[in-house]
Amino acid sequence: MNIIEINKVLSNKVRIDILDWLKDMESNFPPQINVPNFNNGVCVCHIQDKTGLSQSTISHYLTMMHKVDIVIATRIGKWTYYKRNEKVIKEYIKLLQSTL
Amino acid sequence: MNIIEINKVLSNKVRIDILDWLKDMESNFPPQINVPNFNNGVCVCHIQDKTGLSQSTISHYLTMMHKVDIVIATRIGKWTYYKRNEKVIKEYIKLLQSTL
DNA sequence: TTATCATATCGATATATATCGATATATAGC
DNA sequence: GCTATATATCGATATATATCGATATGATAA
Repeated sequence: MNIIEINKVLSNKVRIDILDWLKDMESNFPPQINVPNFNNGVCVCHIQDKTGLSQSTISHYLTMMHKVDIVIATRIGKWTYYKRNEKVIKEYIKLLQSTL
Repeated sequence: MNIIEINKVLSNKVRIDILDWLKDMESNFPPQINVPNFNNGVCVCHIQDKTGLSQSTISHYLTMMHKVDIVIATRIGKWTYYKRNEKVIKEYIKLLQSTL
């Protein structure tokens, strides 16, 4: 848990937006899969579509976000699904509160 | 109040440290002035001494911090004193909480 | 096993940030 | 008006970040 590194990742509008969209995947993204109770998040391509940035850029963003642990990545078949890591996000806010 | 810009400013250890030191100026800095109830903060040179970075760098850091309003600057004579802007810092944390 | 698709990584380039020393500005004291 | 002092700004250079297209990797399907 490194505040500086997380702040760097959160110094970009698109990355903040992605985190926000992932709060409500059903309304922000097309349905992922015909599996009930699928709970692994959203695939890279859907996130890419929504931002309009290149595939490599979005993949890079999501890798950054994963490195500081604010998202959880799950590979299923050829897809990688990303969802919020609520635990770490909460911890980050708490740490920020006590640090600032 | 721009989260992205504040996050950029807070993506640096020294700037986070400065904000932390300013929580307790009496113990972190030499006495400022022989005026009782002096409440305008700490001058640039004392902050510079503590960091060991160049005067221009620290002045630049404090200017950045002032631009996003997390510190208050007061010019008295040839000195500029900086202190925390508690109101904005609180607002920032609140906004972050509701955004993330 | 080959072709296809989703994602990750690479390499390049443009832009931003970090940091310094030098210079400018503003104030105070002589 | 000069001089000294504190701070801000400027200009330069090094490093980091943003972003893309191209390529590599890994999985599925034909």
